[in-house]
Amino acid sequence: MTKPSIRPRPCTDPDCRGRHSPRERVALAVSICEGRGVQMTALRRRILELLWASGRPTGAYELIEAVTRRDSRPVGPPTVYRALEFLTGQGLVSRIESLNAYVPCAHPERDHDCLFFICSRCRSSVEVEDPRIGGLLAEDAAALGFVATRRTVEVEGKCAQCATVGAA
Amino acid sequence: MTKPSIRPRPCTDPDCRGRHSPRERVALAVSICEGRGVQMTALRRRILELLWASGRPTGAYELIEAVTRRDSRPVGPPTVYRALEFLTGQGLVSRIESLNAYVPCAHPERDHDCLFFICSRCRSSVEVEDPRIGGLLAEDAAALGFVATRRTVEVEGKCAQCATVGAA
DNA sequence: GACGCAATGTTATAGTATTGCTTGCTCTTG
DNA sequence: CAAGAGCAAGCAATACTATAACATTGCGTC
Repeated sequence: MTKPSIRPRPCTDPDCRGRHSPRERVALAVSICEGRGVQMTALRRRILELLWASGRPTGAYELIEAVTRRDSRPVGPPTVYRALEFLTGQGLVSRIESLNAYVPCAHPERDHDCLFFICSRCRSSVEVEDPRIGGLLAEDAAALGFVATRRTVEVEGKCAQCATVGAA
Repeated sequence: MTKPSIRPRPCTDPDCRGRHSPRERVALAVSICEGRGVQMTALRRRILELLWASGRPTGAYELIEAVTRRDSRPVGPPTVYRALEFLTGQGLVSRIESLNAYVPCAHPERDHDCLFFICSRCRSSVEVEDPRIGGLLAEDAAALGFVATRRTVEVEGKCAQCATVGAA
């Protein structure tokens, strides 16, 4: 098998990690919203911050608790779900279908077209860009006459670290 | 763009449709289970039949109702969920994560590695085999040192029929 | 018939998401 | 400024999806 000409690019790879702090990610999200003329409200921003702080896919009810604790006031499910809807709609957050959980999107400034590798042991997830996959899916869709609006590509297994640990 | 050397193969395409009735699909599943020395019980079989009869991704609670109605006795969620667990474990049924629903697997006799095109208008889903996608995912996984155990590839949009109908 | 085993039944509960309606804020416009 | 539009958020209730924990049944075997 030939080497891929386009290397998959983990959005949270070492090259990225040092340079983009959660703070910077949020700031980027804010400026993206400004540019689009949509509102990054305090609540939406808080939820994005919590997702960045979490470091792993986070469920809606976890977020509800976290917001409630952090703001010292109760927030209901619809409030958080609406914020998540906004954030995913803007491409700032992705939903992991196989976990019913949410992750902040590493590179919202690029048109995101991501796939996720999800570790069943440490619960981490890594976002990867591989345009070739989108290309193939587009090709298959075309063969069917299918008009695609959204893609979900998720791979479950063990991350490099957890795989070496052994069974578990 | 060059033509793909490996054509995606819709498992429910016209070539297939006429030749494999639901009845035959179920019979195939039964013989697969025999070959593997696992039990295709009445309940499991009933659920597989219902899935084939449904013609679209079907939720667990829909199945609970359907079994209850058809057998004129109440069945509880765990009963159905356990049967679904068995069927998915045997590769006879796939779960559509983005819908929380289940579909019968068109070609359980082949090692299935499917992707789904899901129409948001008519609620149908089409199962497609494209080994190239699995190949790319394996490649990306290898680049990360990730050991994959399961893949979810789902594309939402409009099927050819519904796309021509217009907006909606 | 006593045991082991797999499948199923039963009850309760956990976890995830939405509907419908109300309130409040901000901006516009007269 | 008052009135009203439009968007975001609060709130209560409920729908939908899934699992835990434990009891029972049926069947094969010794």
